[in-house]
Amino acid sequence: MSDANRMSYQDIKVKVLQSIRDNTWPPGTIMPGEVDLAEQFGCARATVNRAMRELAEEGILDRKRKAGTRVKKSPTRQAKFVIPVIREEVENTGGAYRYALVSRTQMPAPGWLCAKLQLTPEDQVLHLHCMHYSDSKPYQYEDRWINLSAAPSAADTDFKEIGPNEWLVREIPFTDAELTFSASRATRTVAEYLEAAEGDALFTIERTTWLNQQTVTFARLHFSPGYQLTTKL
Amino acid sequence: MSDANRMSYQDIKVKVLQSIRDNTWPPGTIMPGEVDLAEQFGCARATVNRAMRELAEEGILDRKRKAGTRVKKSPTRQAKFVIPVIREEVENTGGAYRYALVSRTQMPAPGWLCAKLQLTPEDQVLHLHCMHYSDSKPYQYEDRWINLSAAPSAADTDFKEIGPNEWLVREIPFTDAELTFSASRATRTVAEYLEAAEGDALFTIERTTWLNQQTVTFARLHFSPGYQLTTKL
DNA sequence: GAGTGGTCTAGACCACGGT
DNA sequence: CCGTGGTCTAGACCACTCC
Repeated sequence: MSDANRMSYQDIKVKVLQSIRDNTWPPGTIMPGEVDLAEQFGCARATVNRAMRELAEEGILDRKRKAGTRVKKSPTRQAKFVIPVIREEVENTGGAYRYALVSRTQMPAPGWLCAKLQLTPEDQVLHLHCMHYSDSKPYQYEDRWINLSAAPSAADTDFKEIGPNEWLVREIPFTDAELTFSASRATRTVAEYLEAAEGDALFTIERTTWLNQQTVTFARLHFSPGYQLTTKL
Repeated sequence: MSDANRMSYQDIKVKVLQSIRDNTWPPGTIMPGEVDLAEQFGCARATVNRAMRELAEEGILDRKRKAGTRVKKSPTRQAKFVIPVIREEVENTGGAYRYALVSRTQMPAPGWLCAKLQLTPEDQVLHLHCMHYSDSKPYQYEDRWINLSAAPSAADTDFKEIGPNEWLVREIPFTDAELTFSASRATRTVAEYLEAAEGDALFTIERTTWLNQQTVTFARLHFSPGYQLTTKL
């Protein structure tokens, strides 16, 4: 019990959050410096530093050298989503995962894709349509383009047994990615594959990945009606 | 230039990521312990620790005491979203933000809400419908319920000038929140407010927030057609 | 210029959890 | 048990940025 009062960086985070909530440090306040806090809390500055640094990463605080640390006016808390790796997502919900290749076409990159992915019309691309099922119920319709200049070995892969996403994460590393979430209406074709009605609202993810400035792949993922993505903060 | 070779924790992160990409440490590999790495990199263990800890947080590595650190099989990279605070979101895109209250009703909590938010039928709630505009174009339709037991002062607020979200973040702190993203079809009413067509696909966010186990508010936010949420990893 | 956070170090003790 | 990561310390130097 001797040093039961010693503060861990987690204790400090809790204390700081409490002080913000009970208006000891209202939004906009400049907090004491790290050395002062370390003394108040009776711990080393490094410990305070870690607590404050994490709170800043979580969007609660703003820190600037010389200016000091202040409580954010709008506590811009941020959500973290685990990017769904579809097989795992399905299996984690207790479903049996099944994958099917719908079509596979190699072609020169069409104009809109060149513009979007910074390709030239000479670049060859692979265009794939795939279906993902959970317990034989349609789960996701995938419309994917792979840049064969960035992933040449894709040309020799038939994608009949393995989904392009799974293949890509295993074979082609990436350095950057961009995700866009939106809602779109099911076209006739997509609706048929998803066993949905034409015009249904589909949760849609567009994903683009790069390997050092070079675009590797672009995909549109349409989920069956009712799909939702949840996160806690 | 003397110690230009000294490694920072960020350098170490880059080096580790490189070693993973060039298959020096393929997925599943158990990496050397922190002390070994510290020696290899010529720095203190704390420095290695921070690098590895952050890579674990980012979903690249799995760390377990005694078991050691290993490269994740499926690099579960995660996306971070800034939770849209609507006024800022609109103003950041250069639009002029306008808010309007559509309706405001105080009532006992209906059954479905009691179930969802763990309320009793005796609990009074405030039900609000609001519109948010960007340059007088409809941006978001908000359907919000506020638990008056958790936020009693909401009963004395008319919400004619300030949106409930903005009011809540300023007046009622929260400890936990849950967000759900989905796609839904516009009902006739919502479509009229959003100047959209009935049945249009709307990007929808449901948000619930708690203050220490007690539910504060639940909101359904329907965005105008075409809305999208983007993030980079 | 000076104050603040950012980072590094060398050493220490602790707690979890595989063997 | 005992090795590994998790955390803390006391002190130091650095880099940014406000004044």
